[in-house]
Amino acid sequence: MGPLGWKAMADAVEPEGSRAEAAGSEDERARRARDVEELRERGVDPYPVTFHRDRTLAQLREEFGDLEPDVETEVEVTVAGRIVLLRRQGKLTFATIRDRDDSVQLFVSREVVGEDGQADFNRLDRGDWVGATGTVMTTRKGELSVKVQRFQLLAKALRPLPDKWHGLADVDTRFRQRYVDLIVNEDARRIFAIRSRAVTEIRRFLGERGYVEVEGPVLTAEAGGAAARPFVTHHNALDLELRLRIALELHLKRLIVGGLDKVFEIGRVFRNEGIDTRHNPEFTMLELYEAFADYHDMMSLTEELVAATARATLGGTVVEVGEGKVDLAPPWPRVPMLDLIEQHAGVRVHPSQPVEELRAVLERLGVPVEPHWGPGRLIMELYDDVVEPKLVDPIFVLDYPREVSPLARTHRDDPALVERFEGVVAGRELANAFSELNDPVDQRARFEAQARLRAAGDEEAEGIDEDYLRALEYGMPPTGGLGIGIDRLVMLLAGVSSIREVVLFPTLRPEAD
RNA sequence: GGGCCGCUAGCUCAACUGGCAGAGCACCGGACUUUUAAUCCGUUGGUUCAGGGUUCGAGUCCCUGGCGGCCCA
Repeated sequence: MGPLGWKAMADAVEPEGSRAEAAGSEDERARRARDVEELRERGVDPYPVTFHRDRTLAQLREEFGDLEPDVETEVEVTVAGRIVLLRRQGKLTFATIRDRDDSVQLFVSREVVGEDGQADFNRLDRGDWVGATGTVMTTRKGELSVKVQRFQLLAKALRPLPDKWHGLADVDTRFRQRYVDLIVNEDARRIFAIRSRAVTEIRRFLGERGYVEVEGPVLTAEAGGAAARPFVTHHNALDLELRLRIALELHLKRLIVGGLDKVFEIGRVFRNEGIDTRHNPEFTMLELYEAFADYHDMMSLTEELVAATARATLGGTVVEVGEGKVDLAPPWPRVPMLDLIEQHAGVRVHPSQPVEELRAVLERLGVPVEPHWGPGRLIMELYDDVVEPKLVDPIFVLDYPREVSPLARTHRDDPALVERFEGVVAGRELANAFSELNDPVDQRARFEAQARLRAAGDEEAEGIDEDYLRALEYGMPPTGGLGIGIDRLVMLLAGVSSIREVVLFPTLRPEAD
């Protein structure tokens, strides 16, 4: 620590009575701003350029967490953090400082820092960043502390922190001012630590198994790979309408054509749709493609990957879902969708049935239907409505109607179905995977069917991606593909029900003035 | 898009059927050398989301709008 900080603070002369006199009716922010000016007048930089701690608070705790109560060591340490609690108590002052991972108490004794030093420390505010050098000790109650010898203000906070006990509860403010949420709400920090560890584990897990990470384009002429409306933007120099991607799929499969064998991308996708507890307009997908694999291989990979992220983030595979618990440990049961519909709705259906018959079934069960839906879509809706919400424990739902899966390979045993599964946990889709469609002629026919839906007004239908078809015509090996919504996965691991809890800066309407 | 709910001090929340806008914490002043949401004493602090209406009188009732939450589509 340079000589300026503490020494300048301690040596400077207290401007007489200014704090009390100017207090009057000014608000706290004005008072703190005035304190900043006074510090400057005394030659103290309220925003010094740097400060070098010699360990983090977690490292300090790791090293000295086992100290008995009421122990004074001679070990000198230099730490830094934000003051989150401040207890001024006569000739002693206790401050709890926190960095990213831990918090530790500063023990400031007038006997050590002198009268001026303590007075200076006491003029720090809750919320200020502070650096301190001192010896490691524990209090009589056993609290790990640094007995401060010198300290330095590292950054003055002009705005006061929310209530030290109740924290910040207003949901709107928590999302708009995520920085404050992270300062005061332990749970917010916990969730984003889980998210970070989950993504790190996914990269480690896939890297270890020989998948290479790649990046596809976000700006494309045509957004495909999912049933969703894209955001449209404009490139000025090219005078070209571009769309933000809605999925990673079609470019990753081009890379399989290119011979990259096993690829994955963790990337942001954008869907121009409503916002609710499960949807944010931008969210993060993992997509992965593997040559010479099929959807059975993808199932094994999915259950192992999900279990691995749970172990890495939570230490085990059991997660809390509402009131109950769910174990993500493999193997997950693998059950055809049509069997599940029979179990839960009591009807045996098949996409080869006449559409009127299926429509009657849905209407009898009270499932809303649209007139232009074909048999496959009707079955899909029936499943979504009646079955999926009931699937609490992890399960693979197999074999979807061809009609609703334009990029999946036709089922090897049933031409009305495709080789597709969804991994479902807690009534929600977590993973979606296929044996990929690599027959360029079949793929063109599927695109054309989608184009007819789009012409009929379905804005979420796929467009025809001619370049993708050209790629398939060069030959794509048999391929398994998998998509996992990272946000949904983190929601599951963290035990939260709103996607906004796992997105640091969720999309919001602009703040009213 | 529809229904319900919320918006009051920096933060968390009260305020009956319409009758002087309050508490805790924070802040400010004072006491205090082992506190842990420190404690104790004394203060300060308000465009009740915005605009309009009803009324002697509106945080409260009515209308419009804003932002958000939950449920439904």
